Amino acid sequence: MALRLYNTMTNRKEDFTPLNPPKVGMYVCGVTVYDYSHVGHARPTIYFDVIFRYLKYSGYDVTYVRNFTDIDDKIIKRALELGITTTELTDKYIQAFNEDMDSLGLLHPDVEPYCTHYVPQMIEFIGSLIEKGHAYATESGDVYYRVDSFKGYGKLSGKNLEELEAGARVDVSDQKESPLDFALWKASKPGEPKWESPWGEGRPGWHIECSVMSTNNLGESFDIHGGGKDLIFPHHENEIAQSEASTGKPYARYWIHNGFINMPAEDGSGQVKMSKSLGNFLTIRDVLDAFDPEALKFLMLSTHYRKDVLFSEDRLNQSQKRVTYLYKTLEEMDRYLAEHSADGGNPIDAEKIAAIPEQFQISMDDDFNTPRAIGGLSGFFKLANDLLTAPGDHSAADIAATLAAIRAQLIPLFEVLGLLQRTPDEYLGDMTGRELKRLGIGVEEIEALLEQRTKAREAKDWVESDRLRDVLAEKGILVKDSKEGTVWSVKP
RNA sequence: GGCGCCGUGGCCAAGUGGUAAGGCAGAGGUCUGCAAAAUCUCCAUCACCGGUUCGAAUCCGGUCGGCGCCUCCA
Repeated sequence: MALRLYNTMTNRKEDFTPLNPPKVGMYVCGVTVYDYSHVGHARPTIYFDVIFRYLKYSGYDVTYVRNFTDIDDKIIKRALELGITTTELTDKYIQAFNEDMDSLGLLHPDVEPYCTHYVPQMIEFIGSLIEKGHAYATESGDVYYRVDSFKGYGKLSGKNLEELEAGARVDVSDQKESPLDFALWKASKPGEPKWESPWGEGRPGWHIECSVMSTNNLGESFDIHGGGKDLIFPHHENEIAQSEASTGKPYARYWIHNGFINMPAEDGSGQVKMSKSLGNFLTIRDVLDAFDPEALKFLMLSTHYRKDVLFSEDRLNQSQKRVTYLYKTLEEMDRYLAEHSADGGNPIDAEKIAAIPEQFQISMDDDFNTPRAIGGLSGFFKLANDLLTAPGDHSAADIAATLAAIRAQLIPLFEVLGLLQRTPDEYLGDMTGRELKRLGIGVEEIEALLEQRTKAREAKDWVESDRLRDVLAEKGILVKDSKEGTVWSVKP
């Protein structure tokens, strides 16, 4: 069994063979920190978090690097509008980003470099490109990459130079040799952040940042480079051109690109990409105000990473319900295990349960197929519920042994997906707390109504009992009667 | 115009050669005072046309439809 992953460079699935096993170097393009991150940004962070975890689960010694782009045109513009320094702006949004990632329960990458901390290395890198004839400085103090000088240009995106040149926009005032040449260094205008360089005061271009931060942390050649599919061209294409021209060595071996988050189109037909420029975006914190982080993760992981994900409130609700189902089942399992000993019991379906990790690996080894993995794991919650509701002829010890075995198998695998790592109490408590806040109702009020209802039920006053249940239902509270008594929860 | 992706039941979504996982919604049953929750059962021939093959959702060609990139973008 071996991991196979889809490589954008070759447009097909390939066996994953790291450069220096068991070490794996992975670089993922991070965010430009000039505003709160939206759900679209959560896609790669959530997905590469799972990839990071799965590689480690598979025994690799992974170094995961994800940068912060903290110097760029948009940052400068925004800081100017707000009348603050770019550093004040980026500090704020880096902190916000980290808070969002923590809310989502994502692991921190091993290295999270800031562009502004690598400027000397970038200057050196650019210098080497100029020396080798791959770049040139202009009179205005800009430095451009000479695209014609790199014969592999276009190999990632499947474009060729002639076509690109034919379609390129003509910029008359440009000092570039070719319209395809891109900026490595931009001369700064008065008032803008700047660094000293051999070409005058300025700042680095976008593409050079990632080439430098990746190779500085992972070496000139490394294993995996990831990001959104919109970065394939020109960003990643340019990274390859810079890096391979400079080092003469292959850059990243495997290119992994995630699909977009789509929103339902306004006219009801089809979907459109969620993006800042279209204005159809929700920030991560918007979503987390209304839904549990695991609902968002579950939604994302329910679609393969290379496909676009349809994002809607309805789907979020569905995901939330599903996560709640998983935690509630876990709660029921734990309750049963607390009351029944597994001593002397034998797991029912022992072979199937023993094969859970293998099945999981088969799914994940196939280009990180999380939808299939989730589907496989979820089936065992059904099995657990089945035993809990319809024990049949099975002994309590056998059932307890089965539940214990399922639990022991499932939880570590869900950890790879970053799901189900809280206790049922924590999850259900968090859910309830947030929902009650949203519904504007307090626990005391609910309990008071329930107390009345319990009295009515004891008196077999079903009319009053049902009336009170309706009252609670209208407030969004679900009532559930059982032998052990009445419990309530927020309507999913 | 160039490059690329996609089109599976009411909705979401796996499956890439051997006769369609899973979830949501829906129908019916069990449980319940009635409900809820849970569970059981039922519910598709894979956009269309042609081809290859003993056999295709799965490979090839074409048609129609949707989307992305080619400019900042996860």
